[in-house]
This record gives sequence, C-alpha cells and structure tokens, in this order.
Amino acid sequence: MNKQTTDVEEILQKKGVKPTAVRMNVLNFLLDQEKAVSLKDIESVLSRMDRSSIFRTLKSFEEHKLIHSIDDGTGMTKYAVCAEGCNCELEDLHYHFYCISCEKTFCLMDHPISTIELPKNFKMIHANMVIKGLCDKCNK
Amino acid sequence: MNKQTTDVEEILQKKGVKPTAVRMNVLNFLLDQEKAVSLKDIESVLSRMDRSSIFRTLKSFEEHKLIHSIDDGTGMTKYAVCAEGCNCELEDLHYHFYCISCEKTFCLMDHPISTIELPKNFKMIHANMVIKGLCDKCNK
DNA sequence: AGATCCTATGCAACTCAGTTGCAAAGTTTA
DNA sequence: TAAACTTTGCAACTGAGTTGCATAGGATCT
Ligand SMILES: [Mn+2]
Ligand SMILES: [Mn+2]
Ligand SMILES: [Zn+2]
Ligand SMILES: [Zn+2]
Repeated sequence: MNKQTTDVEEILQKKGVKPTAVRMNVLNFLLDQEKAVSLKDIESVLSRMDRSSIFRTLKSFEEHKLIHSIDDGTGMTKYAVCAEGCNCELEDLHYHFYCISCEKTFCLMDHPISTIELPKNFKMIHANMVIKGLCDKCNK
Repeated sequence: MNKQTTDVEEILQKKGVKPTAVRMNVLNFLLDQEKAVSLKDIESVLSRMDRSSIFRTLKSFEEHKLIHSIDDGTGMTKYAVCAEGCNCELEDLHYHFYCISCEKTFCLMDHPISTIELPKNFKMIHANMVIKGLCDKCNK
C-alpha cells in the first residue's frame, strides 16, 4: 500500500464513486502497480473479495473515468489508473506496450496518440493501440 | 465468387497450403470481402463446413501469411487477406478501423504504421492498432 | 489394383474470461 | 425504526475459441 486509506477515499469521492471496502481495496491495489493488471490479477491478491464484485468495481471505475482498459490481445483485459487530469478523451489516449517475454502491459503515458490521417470522412472517436515486443528489462 | 477456382488453387499452392475443399471455399469467401470477417461470419456463409475445420483453416492461413488477424475489441477476432507481397513483417503493419455504427472492421492499407518512438531499449516486434469511430458511410 | 500411410475433416466436449440473476447484507433516507 | 436503495457474494450461464478423437479422403508404395 503506497497510499493512505484517506487518500483513496478522497479520490473515489472526487470521481463520484461511493467509497466502499471493495472499491478502496481495488483502487489501492491499482495505484500500487507499475503495469496494467487484469481482473484475475486483482482477484488473486484480493482473494477475500468476490470476482463479480471486483468486476463490477472495475466497470464502475471505468465509467467514472478513474481507470481505463486495455485490450492487449492476451484475451484478458487489463486496467490501469488514469493519469491526473485525464478525461478519457481523444487527447488522453496513449500507446500501450505488451512485452511478449515478461508478459507485462505498460501504459506509454509519454506517447500520446497523435492525430492519425484517416480516409476521407472517417471520424476517430477512440482507439486501442498496442505495440508488442520486448521491454527494456527483457531486451538483452 | 469473384475468383476462379483455379486462381484460388494457385494462391494456396504458392503459399504452401494444400488446396482442399474447405480451404478453397474459405479463401474464396475472404477474397470477396471489403471488410475483415470473423470465424462466425465465415461459418454462417459456409454452413456446410464445420466450425473447427474453418478455425484450423484460418490458423493455417495465418501461419502461411496468407491472411492476418485483427483484434478489434469486439471479442471476435477478424481476418483479412494479406496484400500482394505482404510478408507480415513490421513494414507490412497497418492501422485498422472499427466503425461503431455499422460494426465493420477495415484494413487501412494506405496507412502503414510508421516507426513509433519507444522508451529507451524497448523493441517493437508487432502491433495491433485499432482506431474506432465512424466510417465514411456512417459519418453524417 | 490393393495395402499402407499421412493429412484433413466433422463432431462433441471442453476451457475460460466475462457477465448476469438473485438473495442477503449493508447503507441511506424518511 | 421502517422503508428504500445500494453493494456484495454466490452460483449459474454465455460465447468465442480450442482440443481429442474417430472417420474420411488422398497420396504413395508394392
Ligand atoms: Mn494506459
Ligand atoms: Mn489489415
Ligand atoms: Zn518484458
Ligand atoms: Zn460504418
């Protein structure tokens, strides 16, 4: 735990999510990570809590723009806490990186998705951009 | 059918896949499409053929670089025939577009994935880039 | 041709992440 | 306190994808 209970409570309040035990635990865990995590990852750590409760918590967090989800192609959706000031709009989108060796999925916060030229009349609303390869620790 | 049986047979031969009935039918269907299709799409058209046979056919096609797969976030993998000369290498990667209105997934062949700046020592090997929004026909 | 071998196919069963219905527990409101 | 609403846990279900296995279909050898 790298955050005080009160911090987590505040964050939830601010985003309009009622701070319950499950929610505080899930958010606390998410804030601890340097990589994006799956429902299963959370489940195995917060083993006292039910899968569906964690699932619904994640859905709720996503709706309230507290976290964003990443489809990294592994078949398990990953979740990561949104950056300060993120509103989950086009300008907040960033690339994600999946390491095929250590199997970690990273948010590349410093790599925003620049405007992409599209065919005439196509309109971009959202995007899921995943680069796969080797992370710095696995690239020897 | 927009291709003669012999054409399809030739393509399979050239890519090192033995041309069987299932394979020729699947390839024929794939060549007909202007959008990427799912296993289910193929199944519902080639209803005489078994799902697992089509599934294994797609896997085989992918291994032999006849088609490439796209994870567009819908939960159903889409497949599209590779362009002439495609070797499924980095330089062959291109953006994909998923229309949230008509639910079609397109290959943006004219939009190759340019080299993306990555954090120090990260190495890109592959990528799945999906832009979501409205296609020209749905964007009114 | 007939026997043998290898591959492709169809069928059924299974996996597994995600999702939902429902009742019990907990919280807020009147 | 009682009623109303929300959250949680449990169990059952969904659906795409995947696999084992027996049969069918071709190719190859004698
Ligand atoms: Mn991210
Ligand atoms: Mn494509
Ligand atoms: Zn790694
Ligand atoms: Zn459309």
